Amino acid sequence: MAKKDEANTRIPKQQRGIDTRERIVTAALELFSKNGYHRTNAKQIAARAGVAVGSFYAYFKDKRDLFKAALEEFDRTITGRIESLRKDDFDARDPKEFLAVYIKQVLQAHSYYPGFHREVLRMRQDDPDVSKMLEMQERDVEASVSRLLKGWSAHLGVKDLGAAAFLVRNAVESTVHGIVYGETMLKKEILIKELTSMILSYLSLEGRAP
Amino acid sequence: MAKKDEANTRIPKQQRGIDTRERIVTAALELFSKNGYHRTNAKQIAARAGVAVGSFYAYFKDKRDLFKAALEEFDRTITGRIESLRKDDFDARDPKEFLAVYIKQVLQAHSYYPGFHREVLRMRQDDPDVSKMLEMQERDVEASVSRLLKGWSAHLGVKDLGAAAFLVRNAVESTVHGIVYGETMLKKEILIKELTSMILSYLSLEGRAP
Amino acid sequence: MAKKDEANTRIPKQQRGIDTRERIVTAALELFSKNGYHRTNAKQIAARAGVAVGSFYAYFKDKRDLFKAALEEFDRTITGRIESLRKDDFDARDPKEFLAVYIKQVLQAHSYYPGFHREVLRMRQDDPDVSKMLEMQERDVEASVSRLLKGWSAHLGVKDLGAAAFLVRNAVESTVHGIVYGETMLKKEILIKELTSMILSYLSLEGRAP
Amino acid sequence: MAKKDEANTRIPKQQRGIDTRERIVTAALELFSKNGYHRTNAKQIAARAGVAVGSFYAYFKDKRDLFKAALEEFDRTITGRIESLRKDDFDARDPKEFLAVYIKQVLQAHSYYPGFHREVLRMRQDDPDVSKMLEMQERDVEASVSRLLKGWSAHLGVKDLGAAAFLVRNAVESTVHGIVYGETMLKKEILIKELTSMILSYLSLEGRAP
DNA sequence: CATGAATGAGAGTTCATTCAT
DNA sequence: AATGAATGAACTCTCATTCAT
Repeated sequence: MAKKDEANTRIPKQQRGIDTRERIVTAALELFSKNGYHRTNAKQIAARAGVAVGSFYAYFKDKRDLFKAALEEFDRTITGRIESLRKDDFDARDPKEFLAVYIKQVLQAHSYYPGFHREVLRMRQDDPDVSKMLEMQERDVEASVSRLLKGWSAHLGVKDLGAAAFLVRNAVESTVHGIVYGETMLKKEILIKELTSMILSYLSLEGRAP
Repeated sequence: MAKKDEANTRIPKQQRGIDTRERIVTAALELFSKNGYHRTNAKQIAARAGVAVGSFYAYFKDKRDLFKAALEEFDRTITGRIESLRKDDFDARDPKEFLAVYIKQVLQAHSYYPGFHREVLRMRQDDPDVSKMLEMQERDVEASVSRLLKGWSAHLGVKDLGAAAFLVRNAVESTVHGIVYGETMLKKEILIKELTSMILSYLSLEGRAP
Repeated sequence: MAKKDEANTRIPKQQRGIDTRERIVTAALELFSKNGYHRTNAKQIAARAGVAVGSFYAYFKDKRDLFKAALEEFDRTITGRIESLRKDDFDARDPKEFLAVYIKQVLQAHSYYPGFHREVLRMRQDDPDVSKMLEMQERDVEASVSRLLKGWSAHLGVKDLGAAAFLVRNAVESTVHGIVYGETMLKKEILIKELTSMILSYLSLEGRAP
Repeated sequence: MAKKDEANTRIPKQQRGIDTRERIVTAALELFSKNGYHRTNAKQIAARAGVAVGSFYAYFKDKRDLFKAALEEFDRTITGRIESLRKDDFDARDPKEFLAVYIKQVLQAHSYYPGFHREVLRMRQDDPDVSKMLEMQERDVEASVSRLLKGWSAHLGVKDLGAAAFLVRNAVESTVHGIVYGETMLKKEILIKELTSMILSYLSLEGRAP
């Protein structure tokens, strides 16, 4: 579904090849997240993966291709970790609990190769594929959020569910980003509490001062 | 006079020099915002500014230095445009109007060399100076917002003004970012309306479903 | 294995790499000795070695590093050629013969890539490593001379063996330098004869007019 | 006698112009001796001389031309300081005293802008004019030495006066060089004493072990 | 005439990618 | 399949020299 392989890149079929490919992807994730895409070169990646530069180019068309593969791997892992978010039975949970879990998941997602997510955002403008992948994810999350909101719609004050979903996802993501990358000196706990408060009051799911 | 053998960058004394410097900064703003920092090279900048590469390095220590100069110019312009935000009489406005104006200002700020702001965010990690400048701006805006919130505090439901200010600025900025850089297909007007709604309900300044 | 992300300069593992490295060093010796360090650029070196510029930088950190490698190669060759100077059985030779051989060796040393030695002297001030290497060589030669002098000390008039060794080495070296680089129009044979005479009379090993 | 002025360089006639020229030459002497020819650029020289770069090129054809002018100035000063060496009445002095004075003069010569002499030696190969000037000086000194030796010739053991003069000058110069530029850790006084001893015994002017 | 802004060729260096072994 | 040597275009930055004001 997601494996577009270029004509000249090797599609590993034996276990050894699969391992090698994986090692390269892991090395890339490590280095890209630590030093950034531009500051990481093929030699370093190959060295860390324990292979020759040539091998690197046997498995990936070019550096960008590797980046996308790393992104895919990244997504797969993250998705695995936050799978529950999309579980149907999730709908049963009440909004407050949902938010708590959701924020925790996003925080956790950012703790797996922190820095890589940043690089992905950087790449968004340079590569249409990355842009597309990111957008898909975002729409995906928003769809989940949207679905949940719909379940609570009786109580909701919002008019446009799509916009609400975007806003919620965006607020959570950007706040977590700010926390993780140290863009503010405010306490993480306080920020999360207020963030929750903001979203809940927006969804009119929690009474404020009458 | 005898201690520093040479000043490293030219401090223009003639009108010609001042013009040249300006032309280089403008060229940089254009190219950085259009193609990004890494995809813009010294030759291109010089060519667009109509000068020789040497001149570029006469006025700026290196490419990074030019970027910072461009950022300063960018800030100066933006600040000029949204001056009113910090005007004292602003405090008198009611929250709804404030938000409307504030969002409009941020939108406008992003319309001046759109793309440059993105580059600045990218640079945040690579350059401590850029990081510092950004942080100062952010704290500045948050301080303004915080001041306003304090004026309305009687009605406010929030506990931590600082966190609230961060959340408000962050929500506005990231939403505008999403709009400007086409990260969502939702209508701008709707997003802004919902964003306003989210922030107002958070501040408990507007009743939602009774 | 995971600490140093990359070795900066290539350590050739295949014969091809060893050859290439050697070709680059040889090209450097030729060009540095012919045109001098500053008048030789990376492109020229690569061209003469028959490789691409990139290869040059794969094997050597920078131009200076190559210079040092060339110096090492130079020393190795020279040392090989004048090995006998340090042979123990050398001690047996009588002073006159020793001097004759020594001077011949220095002359010969200067005939291998004449001009390179000059460049080395130039580099002495710019690079501590070069300075160190040169000093070591000089002290080495002086030690040899000193050892010999000690063997003849019964007949010697000098008081400070170390100073004597320095003077002898220095006189020989600078005279040969003058000859090789055409700084005088005097006949080589006459100069050497007089040089020998000066040193021998200094060491009181040959009677002069009573 | 020594002033070859190129067509396009200014020949100052007014006092102001002469001063400016001198200031530039002095600045060059300072910087060349401190940082070397290649590490000194036109901007630095102009700055230190307190003039504009343009003025520098009004007085000197190019950087090399300035170097030669600096060398001339250097020689003029040195010559003035050691004038006595060439005085006729000097001939009367006895050899030992002569040597003492001579060595002192060379030492002193090296103390005036130490480092510049080194640069001159470096330039010898790159510029025929510098080469010529150096050679002239050397022949000049040798002629003086030669003249003195002739006066003592009755006692002398040397056969070729020219070669002897070269050897003496060369030994003195290279030893002083070694001392001044810290190429040996031996004590200056001891080196000079032994140097004197070597030269005197060579000239058979001082009895050694009988 | 002095000034200092402008020039641009050329230097050193890097690195994504290819290719011989 | 794997290796790592080789490639060379492209990049950043310097500086001797010229020229408009």
